[in-house]
Amino acid sequence: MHITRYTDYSLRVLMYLALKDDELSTIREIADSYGISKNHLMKVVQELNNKGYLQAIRGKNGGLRLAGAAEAINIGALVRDTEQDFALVECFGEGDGCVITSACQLKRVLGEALESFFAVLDQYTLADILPGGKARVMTRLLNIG
Amino acid sequence: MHITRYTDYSLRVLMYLALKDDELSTIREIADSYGISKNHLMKVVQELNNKGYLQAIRGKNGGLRLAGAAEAINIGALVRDTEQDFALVECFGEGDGCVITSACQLKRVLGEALESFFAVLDQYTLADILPGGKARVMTRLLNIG
DNA sequence: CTATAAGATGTATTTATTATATATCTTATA
DNA sequence: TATAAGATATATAATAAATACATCTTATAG
Repeated sequence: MHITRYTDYSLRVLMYLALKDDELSTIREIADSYGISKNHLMKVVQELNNKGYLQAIRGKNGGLRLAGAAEAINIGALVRDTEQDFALVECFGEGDGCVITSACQLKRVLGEALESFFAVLDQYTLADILPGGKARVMTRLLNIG
Repeated sequence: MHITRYTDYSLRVLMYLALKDDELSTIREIADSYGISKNHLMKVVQELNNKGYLQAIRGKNGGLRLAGAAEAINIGALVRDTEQDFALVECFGEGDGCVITSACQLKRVLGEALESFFAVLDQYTLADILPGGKARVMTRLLNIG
């Protein structure tokens, strides 16, 4: 049971930008800070841009910044938005071949559990995972000026 | 976000055996009923046997049956037991390379969400996902005697 | 007005994980 | 003692995810 790195990186980018406040950051800078693939991060950033989580400013002296306040970005919504596939077992998706699907209650039960998972995430915003006292520590860990 | 087929098949095997009551079923028969890989199912069955969920009887006229009552098999416990890896994001596992792990609260939040996921599954037993009225339908779908 | 630094996009490759297949061994019973 | 069942180990295939590469677009500094 995993969440893709795609979603993980989405969260990390937004955390980074939240710590930088209004200052612009480049993709290269963020990739270097975390030591992860710049190319992969580009696609993550583009999706976050398309979905309105951040602003991407092209051209020389361009860069990225959060589109709004960290308090306005809900973790549950973000994870639902970036993670693509919540088909926990075969019968959730298309092309289900399980012969008992029509009578089996497993899907309903797992669906309920998944809702409960998100209900917890829905209680937190980006600001909550960067709590006050810890923000300074994270800023240092990322070498953000 | 997925649960492996390994876990899915574990659940299906136990459902099958629950529907057959005390009668023995063979791996071949279960694999054929669901139209899935017999070889893969063998490993699933062996783990279920090792963990005490079912009894495997070797030799001619052997087969499988539930070790206890369907009411005694908790879905949450079963999923925890068969699904191997709950490292939702990188920082849950070993070899975590994320530089902000020590200050970041994401792991705690995702951990809480995962607990909530299982808290729901913990409320159900194998018997609950084969409810009375539906059991007959499932028996027909599986072509069980 | 042009060189450069930034993001945007599409495709290809690599890697990791999951699923399946094959082969051989063990056990029990007719 | 032949056969039908599960047990075990290894190998291969399929799928999904992550990363790399190449090229295009945009904006600003000089």
